[in-house]
Amino acid sequence: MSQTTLPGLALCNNAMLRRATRKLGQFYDDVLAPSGLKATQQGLLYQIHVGNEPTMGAIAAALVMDLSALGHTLKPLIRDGYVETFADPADRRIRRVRLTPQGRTKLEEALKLWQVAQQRFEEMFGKEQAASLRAALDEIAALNFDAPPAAT
Amino acid sequence: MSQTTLPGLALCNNAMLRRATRKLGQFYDDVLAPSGLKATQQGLLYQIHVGNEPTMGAIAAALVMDLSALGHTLKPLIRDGYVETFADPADRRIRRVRLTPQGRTKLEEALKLWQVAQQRFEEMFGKEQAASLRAALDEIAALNFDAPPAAT
DNA sequence: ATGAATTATTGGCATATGCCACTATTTTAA
DNA sequence: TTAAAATAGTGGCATATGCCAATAATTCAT
Repeated sequence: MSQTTLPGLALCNNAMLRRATRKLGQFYDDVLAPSGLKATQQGLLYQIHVGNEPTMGAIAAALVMDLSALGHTLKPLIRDGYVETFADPADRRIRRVRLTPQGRTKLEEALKLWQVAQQRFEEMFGKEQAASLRAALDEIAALNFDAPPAAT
Repeated sequence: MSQTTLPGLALCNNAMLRRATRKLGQFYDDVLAPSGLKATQQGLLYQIHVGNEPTMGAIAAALVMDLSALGHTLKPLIRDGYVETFADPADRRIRRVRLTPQGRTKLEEALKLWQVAQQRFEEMFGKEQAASLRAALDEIAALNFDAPPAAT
């Protein structure tokens, strides 16, 4: 029956999503702890890594994250020397982001731990189920709430 | 194909969960905005409402939330007069929480908006799919990562 | 009964995220 | 070309969350 003693809460898609995110986040964070990175930071480093010196805006869009929030989140990573930003010579409004050599090293280190967390979770939750969950979550991230409600 | 242009990220259960949470959170927040409450606050008020003057610990457990985090989150709600805490006379270590009259009024107001968000989302995502998603999320919230990996 | 564990919270510090106002650039329309 | 409009970020302020170190109150072992 899970720990949800009380009713209602279990009906709210948003509340359930947040709750599961807290739980899973703690787990991934715990496993990643030896690297000194939080799961969010590891994910961000990875996103920067796979991007080709992506712009702030591109990262924010990919992560469905507010641009200013991304800026804030990037700060500790810049402070710790894992990431650096630089103006795009062609359009100086744009700032591109890249990993420093230490950032690449740290990411490699963290990825090993990430695999442990990822595997452990999928072992418990089910690999198939995890895959369909991710598909559903991807759908949600792609929803366009601005479009007018489907005309009946 | 959703906005995930780059690979990898889509494989991390935790990252996908966070991303979807950001997206859905923004939507519910937007719809709830007229009430002056964030979706997290509405959910918290609701949880307090359905509980029987629940203790901080009970709420934190139900929401799979750190006790201190709950304390922090409760502050603006107390400050705004929606919630109040009081020591349990039987065990004074324990603090119980309840809604104030204004809190109850505000919750009613917010619930109407919540229904709009909830319905709109389920209309777009699918009512069935939302139900199975919530079930999956409930499973995750109930996982016990401390238990040793299943012995082969 | 008493001091040693245990339990329930709070406070301080740090990251995660969002909104809004403001700045810097670039693009567009006259 | 020059001012208005659009684009990309930054900074300030506020909530969301977590960890760890107190603090307060209760329970327990001797």
